[in-house]
Formats: sequence, C-alpha cells, structure tokens
Amino acid sequence: MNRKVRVRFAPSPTGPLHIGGVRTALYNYLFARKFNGDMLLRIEDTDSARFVPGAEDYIVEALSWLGIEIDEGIGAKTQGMHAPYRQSERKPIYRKYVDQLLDAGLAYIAFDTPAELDSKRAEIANFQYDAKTRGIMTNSLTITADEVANRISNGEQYVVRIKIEPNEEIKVQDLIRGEVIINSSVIDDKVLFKSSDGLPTYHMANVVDDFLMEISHVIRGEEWLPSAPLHVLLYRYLGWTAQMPQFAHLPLLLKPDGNGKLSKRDGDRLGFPVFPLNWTDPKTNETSSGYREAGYFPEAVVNFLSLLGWNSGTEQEIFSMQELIDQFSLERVSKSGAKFDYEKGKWFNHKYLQNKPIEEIANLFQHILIDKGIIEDSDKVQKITSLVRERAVFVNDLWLQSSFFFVAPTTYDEKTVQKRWKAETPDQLTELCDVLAVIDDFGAENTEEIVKAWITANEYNLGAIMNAFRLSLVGEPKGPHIFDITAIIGKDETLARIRKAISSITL
RNA sequence: GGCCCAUUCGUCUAUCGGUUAGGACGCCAGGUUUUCAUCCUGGACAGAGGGGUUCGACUCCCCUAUGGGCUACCA
Repeated sequence: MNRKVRVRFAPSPTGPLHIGGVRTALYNYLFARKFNGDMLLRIEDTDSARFVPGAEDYIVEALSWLGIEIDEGIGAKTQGMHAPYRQSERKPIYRKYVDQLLDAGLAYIAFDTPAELDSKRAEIANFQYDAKTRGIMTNSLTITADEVANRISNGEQYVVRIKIEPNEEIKVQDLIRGEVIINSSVIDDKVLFKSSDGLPTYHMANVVDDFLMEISHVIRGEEWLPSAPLHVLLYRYLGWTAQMPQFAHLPLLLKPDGNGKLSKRDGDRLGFPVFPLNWTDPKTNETSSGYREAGYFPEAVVNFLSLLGWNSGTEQEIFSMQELIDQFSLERVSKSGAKFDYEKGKWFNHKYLQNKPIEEIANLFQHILIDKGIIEDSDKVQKITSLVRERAVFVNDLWLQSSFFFVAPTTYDEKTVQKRWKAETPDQLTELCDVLAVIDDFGAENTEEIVKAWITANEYNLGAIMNAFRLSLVGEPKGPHIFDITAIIGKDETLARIRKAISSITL
C-alpha cells in the first residue's frame, strides 16, 4: 500500500505524560519523519470523569521540550484539515457511525445499569457480555422495539454495544509481532457509546478518528494488543477494511527492579523521574519530578528512550534526533518489555554534557551561579566549567564540583585533616605562603614550577605539602589540579585560604 | 480463572542454522593523578527447562516454567 504515512499520538489527558507515553510519541515521530509523513496529536478525552485540567498543556509542553514536533492537531502551528482534534469536541461526529452500526444490526442498545452488571459478574463466574449472555440481559435484542423507544423517550440511560459474532478467528497483522490471532468468542460486546454524556468510548472514537484522519499506522503500547481484534472488527463493520491502518504494538517499559509496568510509584520509591516535566496534581497538590527539572538535556532523554526497545543493529549508542530518524525502523523494535535502567540514563546525560560546546554549558552554569547570587564574568565561569565538567552528569553537578572556586571553605573534612595535617604542616604552609607571595606570574605552570622547586630544595614530601595545600583551598580531598585552582582564584585568595586553614585547623 | 504477548550477561541489546555468542550501562581489578572524579586498559558475567526438526541449533516447531499485558459505561 502506498499511502501517505500519517501517525498519531493519542494520549488521554488524565495526568502528566508518563515516560512510556513519551517513548510511544517518540517512535511515532521518528516513523513519521523517516517517511516524510505527518505526526498528529489527538487528545482522547472521551472519559469526562477522568479529565485533569492542565494535562493537555503538559503533554504539549513535554513533547515540545523533547523536540517531538507536531504537524497536525493539538499543539501544531496550524490545526489541520481534520479539526477538531479533541475528541470531546468531536462529539457530533460519532453519533452517525454509531447509528450506522445500529441500523446494520452490528450493534445494539443495552439498558443494563452498572449495578446490574456488577451483580451479574458476582453471580456468574467469568461473566462476559457476549453472544452467550446478551440474551439474558436488558437490551434491544431481548425487549421490543417499542419498549426500547419508550425507555429512551423516558430518559433512561443506555449504551450501545458492538454485537460480536462468536467463533471467528480474527487476525491482526502487527508490524512488530507478526500475525496475532484471537477467537472472537473471547471478546465481549464492548460498549461503543454511552448516552449519559453522548460520547463514544475509546474503541469507537479511536477507530472513527483514525479513519477520518487518514491514519496509516497505529503505533501504540502493547497494552492495546488485546483490543486490536476489536478494532479490526470495527473497521470491518464500518466498511473501512481497505483503509484500516497498519498496527504496531510496542513493548512496555518495565520497573527497574522486580516486575511490572513502570509506574509513578517506582519513581518515588527509587528516586528518579518517570515524567518528562515536573507536575503538580491540581487536586492533591502532590508533585512529581520531571527529567527537565532534574537537569536532563532533552536530547539525552530522547537518545536514552530511543534505545529502550529499539536498536539500530550497529554498535552506535549516541544518536542525534536526525540520526534516529534516518535509522529508525519498526522491524528493529524488540518484542519484549524493557526494564528501565536509570543509571544508563545518567550515562547518556553525562555524554551529552561532555559533547556540547563549552560555551553552552558555561552559560547554563552561569545562570545557576546567578541564582545563587554569585556574579562572575563569563570567561572565568567558562574556565572553571572546562576544568570540572568531565566529572559532572548534570549541569547542577558543576556547582558541587566547583563551589570552592567561588566560596572559600569554612570547614575542613575531618578524615583528610587526620590523614594529611601533620605537626609540621603549619610551618611548611607558612613557608609556602612566603614562596607564593613573591610570585609575579601566578599562572598555573609558573606557580607549579616554583612551588615544586621549593619542595625539592627543602626535601619536603610532595604529597604531604600538596594535600595539605589542597585541603586549605578546597576543604576536601577533591577537585582539579591545584595550580589550576590557584591560577583562577588568584594570589590574594590563595594566601588568605592557606592562612585561614593554618589558624583554624587544630590537632 | 480466561485470552494474548514475551523469554540471550544484573540491565539495554547484537546474532536472522555453523561466531572464541559481540557492544553498551553497571560491577571488579590495574594504570594515569599531589586528592576526588574523569579517563584508559583489563576482567568476571548470558542463550529458562525439556522434547523434537537438522549433519549442525541461541536461532525453526511443540510442551512446561517464568514474566508481562488485557479481561470496565478507563484510556
């Protein structure tokens, strides 16, 4: 089939977009771009009870942050020819197709209340509303047309159910899994439409919209695989088999430990984000952390996610969005669920932090400094950044790695004092101050040369001097090359720190 | 319970009947270093089990086990 590739990401606005949803959106996007197709964003808000304010904006913002561009629908520059793209706003569209099924005898009206259904389920083990049981239920198949009309005109609520013929092998061609066959007897007469709000359910709305929006490929999570045969049937009942999209069901993202689908709880429990952006639940005020606020680069998140369930077949690990687009294929999506490995996610961010231009990283760091009330010229910030960035995973780590450049230590690491601060240390450091005080060129190389010559001349222990020196400057046994530090903080500050250490460290 | 999907190092994965089963994260060791980290080098670590098919199975088939998903007037 040679039709234009059109895919959609169709989340339900019931809360923040889960990271698994992000991956689904990403794969849709990569597929669309690869084949010069269209990426649509449609909001599936047919369940008015579960609507959460702000969720839709969140979805749009998250995709935008990640660089997943929407060509058509919600969040697109121009809405597109199939507007509206919010199912609640498409309400008038669906009724016609529901009636079409009803008129053809492929669906029927049912009056059973939720309470009645519950009691049936309690009464009959494994109760399923289907060919075997619909005869004992209250519906247009068991009561007269007059009574149906009567009940409706009396304002009684009803649903429309699909009438599934039993004992038929329904085949679903899945681009990732191959042919999946399900016997129609195990599918129940799903509700397609509810009179209470005049809206279709997911299954109906999904099929109707995918048809009307000319969707060519449905790429969605594996949790939809069991209902795919129902959708196939719906396309057939509606007479749209020829236009039916191709299906691809993605493997799920699993918990890092143990088993099961990755959930919000796991993030809280294991201490990593499962959402792209921070989110505050409008009802409970509960907040969930996001990758963006945790300091991730969107490119790193995209790269990380792209490899959770797909691989290029090469040994390449770092991919730009364009490289992903060029190399992506559904055939190379794996079939089994992928456990979410947060450590690897950090590794990706580390890589991106190293590979980005130093100016860009320094600029981000400068904003962090400003937030802390530290004003430094960008030249100096860039120098410091280049000294410490290789040890940072996130931009925020730069502060942890370099705060001593900006703020003199006020305490000295106890263990290091024990190990490095000897009885003779104060005298030696006082001597060091004298040596440093007369250096004109305080550049790293020159200072190092002079200090080392002094150490050699006096036959001091290099390690002993240097470690005490470091402790004075940093307060901890960490940090870059000592003379890179002294060069940046300058002679006066260096001397002040040594003197302060001498006066405050007592054995 | 029923139905569906899946199963290679701890994790993400390569392998599309013949390989010393490869890479990456993590882990361990060594090296670099005045410290910590980075980095470099090396190492340990895998085909769930049982039957077939085949000259030959990680690869194909079946069974079992295990894991996951679905089973709503939720998506």
